[in-house]
Amino acid sequence: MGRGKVELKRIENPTSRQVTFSKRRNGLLKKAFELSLLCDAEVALIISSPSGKIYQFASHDINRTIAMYRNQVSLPESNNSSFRQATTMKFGSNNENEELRRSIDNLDRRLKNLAGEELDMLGMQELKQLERQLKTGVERIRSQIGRVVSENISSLKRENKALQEENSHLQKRFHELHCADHASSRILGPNAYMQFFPSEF
Amino acid sequence: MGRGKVELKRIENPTSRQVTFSKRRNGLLKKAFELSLLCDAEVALIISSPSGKIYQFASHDINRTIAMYRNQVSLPESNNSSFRQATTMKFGSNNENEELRRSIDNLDRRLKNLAGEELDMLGMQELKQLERQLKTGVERIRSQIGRVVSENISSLKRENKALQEENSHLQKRFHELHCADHASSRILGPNAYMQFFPSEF
DNA sequence: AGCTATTAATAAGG
DNA sequence: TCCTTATTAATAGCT
Repeated sequence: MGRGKVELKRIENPTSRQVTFSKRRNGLLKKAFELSLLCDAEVALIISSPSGKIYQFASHDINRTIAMYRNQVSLPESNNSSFRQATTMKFGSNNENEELRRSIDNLDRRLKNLAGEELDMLGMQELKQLERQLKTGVERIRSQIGRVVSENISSLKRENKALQEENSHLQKRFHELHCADHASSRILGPNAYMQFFPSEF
Repeated sequence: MGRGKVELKRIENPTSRQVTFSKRRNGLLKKAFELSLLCDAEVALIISSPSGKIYQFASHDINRTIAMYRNQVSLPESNNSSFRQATTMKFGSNNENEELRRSIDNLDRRLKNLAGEELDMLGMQELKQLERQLKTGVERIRSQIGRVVSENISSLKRENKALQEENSHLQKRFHELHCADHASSRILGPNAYMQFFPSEF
């Protein structure tokens, strides 16, 4: 979908590969979102750039989707060593841990609710409340996006202005040099300043 | 990209939702493949249809990609309590406590981000991602509200129907009584049945 | 990062 | 599900 069709093979030029990655990554994330929204599907997408940056989209809780996938292909949860080791709980801190776990479960449920998950238990009141919260969140994030964008714009403008100033300064100096040259041209010969700017001018 | 543009909301007609799912699923899988091939990226994509069928694409080993993702977001496997209960503790509660607290901090930050708070640290990428997630959540909650509302409506309709049936039954019985009354009106006198239905009729 | 000419995806309808 | 076609959406190549 561009000027000329593209061969389906690795793009060799690193710059255009990076550009294409950036464009198509956004396209893919967008389409994943649209599929989940339009068709009520559960989608999880993880993209890792060759340079190691990770981008993802998940319509629901990504761990749940992964668990569902693993369950279906009947692969047991990989025993990641970074995960909690088999251990025995004996004394004390039982209470504190229990409390922490309850907190986690609560937070987890709220996150899932905000993702539109596990809504069956909720009444109309809670659903409307959730909707309000989400709409507020969307609005805040949109305005943050707006702020970031306009910040970028004004920083570009500042940069631009600085460059223009530098530019006119350089032109002035160049002009001075040019005049000095003319003044000394009987001695040095015409265009002697070319030795300072051998190719650009 | 079809005859007429499509609104970005859940397709209500189940047939066209299924058709669209099938088409767009293929498109998404194709594009995921192309991204990985053209740009040398690592991509993992899991799609689950509302009916539970699972479709998947992974440019590399999917478990590796998932592990990479988990490593980057540094959330231990899952916050699901049922998973946690299977594990026990070894090195005293400090390790576990710390891990739980870290999980809580992560969840808390995510909740705040979804509420549009503490966004200053986030880049455009993360902001767009948050926006997508929130839009998905809003849509899901809206459709849940729709479901609840239409459930209420149909339960009201059921009730209505039952009442109508009871009503016609009562009318029939009333009519019988009325006839019986007429038959015995010479004894009881006209309208004597009014003692049974003092005000409604 | 913008801009368009082009190609690719897909909605609607058999 | 597959085919066709009219349209829209994505994006390749430039700047």
